[in-house]
Amino acid sequence: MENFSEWFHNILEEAEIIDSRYPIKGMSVWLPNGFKIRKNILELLKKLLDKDHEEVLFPLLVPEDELAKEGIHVKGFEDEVYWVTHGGQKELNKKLAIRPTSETAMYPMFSLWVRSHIDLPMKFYQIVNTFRYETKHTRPLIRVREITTFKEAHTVHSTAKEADEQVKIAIGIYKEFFDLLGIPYLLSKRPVWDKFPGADYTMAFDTFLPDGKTLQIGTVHNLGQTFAKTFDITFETEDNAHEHVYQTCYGLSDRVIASVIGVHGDEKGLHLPPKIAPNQITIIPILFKKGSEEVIAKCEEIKLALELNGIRVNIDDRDIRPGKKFYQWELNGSPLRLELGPRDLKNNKAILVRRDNLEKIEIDLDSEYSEKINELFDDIYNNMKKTAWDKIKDSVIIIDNLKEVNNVIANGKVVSFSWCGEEECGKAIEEITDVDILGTQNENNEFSQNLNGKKCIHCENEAKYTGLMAKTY
RNA sequence: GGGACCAUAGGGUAGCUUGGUCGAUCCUUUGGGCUUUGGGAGCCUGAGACUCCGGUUCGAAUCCGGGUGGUCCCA
Repeated sequence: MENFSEWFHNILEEAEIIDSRYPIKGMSVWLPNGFKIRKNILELLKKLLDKDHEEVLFPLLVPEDELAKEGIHVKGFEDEVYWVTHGGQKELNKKLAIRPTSETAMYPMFSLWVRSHIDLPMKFYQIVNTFRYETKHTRPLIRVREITTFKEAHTVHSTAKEADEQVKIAIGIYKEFFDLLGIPYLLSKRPVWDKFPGADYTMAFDTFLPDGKTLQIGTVHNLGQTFAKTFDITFETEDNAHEHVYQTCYGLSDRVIASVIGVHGDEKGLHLPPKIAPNQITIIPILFKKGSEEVIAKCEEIKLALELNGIRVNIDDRDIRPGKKFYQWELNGSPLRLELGPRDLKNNKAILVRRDNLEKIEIDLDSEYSEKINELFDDIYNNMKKTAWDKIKDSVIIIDNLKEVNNVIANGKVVSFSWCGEEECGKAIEEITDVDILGTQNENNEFSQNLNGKKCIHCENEAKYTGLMAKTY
């Protein structure tokens, strides 16, 4: 994978995920195969959220005055908003914004919905498309003008502590979600100058792509009472006082799908974790003129048996050479393939081939092969996950001199440094190195350094955090 | 925000400098037919393109201006 951009662009087309030739900049068409992957990913996500969130659906349009209410927030988005200005030939009295995100659509309604402490907490989410007029060059799934898959959750709480707690809960949900996809991540608290417009603080997940750049794949914001005050969301406490609520919001987008493709993909093409692969196992009958009916009948029988065990199966019985099918299904990321020809039929065997390492495994068709296949799925998933995590762990390089930054970045790695955490100092570091600070590690994990006695890499005051720097998308 | 480059079948390309030979090259893709099929088959026969608008010219894929779309670099 010499040139990731090129590889990524090709794979989207060859594996029929999206068609990026739609004639509007930054907008693409989801193709059936891509749509199935998207659907499977969303199902995993919904299962996690539905435990204690309610799914809702808000309108696409936001009245101008509501959008403009929260000054800091609107400033963060004002250059990116698409506007609806006409109804037919007639100019509208009040312009309507196409949501770049839905805080300003939702919160006026929250103000009506929240009456007393009994209503709280409220936890909603929706999965919608949003629009942002990106001026930088767009990239399919990564920087788009229509975010087709924007999962945004919004929660409302009666105390700051509970909102803070919700941030941790949301982080936990996202970790679980990324784990299901086998996607490794760096979890950082974003620097204050890079937080969500209007938030108290922002926690963000970044993954690591083969070209050495990090990709933000999820964010969790503690909104404090900023929006509550702007949109007058108050509740009556147990002792009849009226107070503003505390809020959080957290989101994921198409970028999750981009990261599944980018993180797991290889020279052979797409490589999908079994949980989300549209075809978990592809059966390829080896057909000769003689005896092809028997072979296909056996394949159908196996398909049925596997489907009864909840496995997604397809049979490729096209009249082309088997070798071509092997290449195509490897390109499409099908985790396992099953080959069955007349020779196997006679011995009552079949050959399984793993997409991750191309290992061939003979199975006895009289045995409980569904079990064996499910075990292989687990093994493939674990292998993919481990490979991806090993790579990101190897890519975070601890430095103790700012001069090393550009060297590390040029080698396609992520920089870990000790930092005082001060804004002035951080901005100076970004200025000197011309590299973005992702943020700080706020919990003990494999990416936090032991800071005992360490000094900030720039100002030499006491180091309070492990900071990360990377070339970003 | 500033700049550079690019646009030819579904995908990738040659042709453009020096306008006419282009009725546009090659690979891939693709319809039909026959022989085939255990890692990208072969033969026969078809299909498919000069980004859009305007200009220069006897004549534009080729030159000029603009739109749209794409790629990359810098802030």
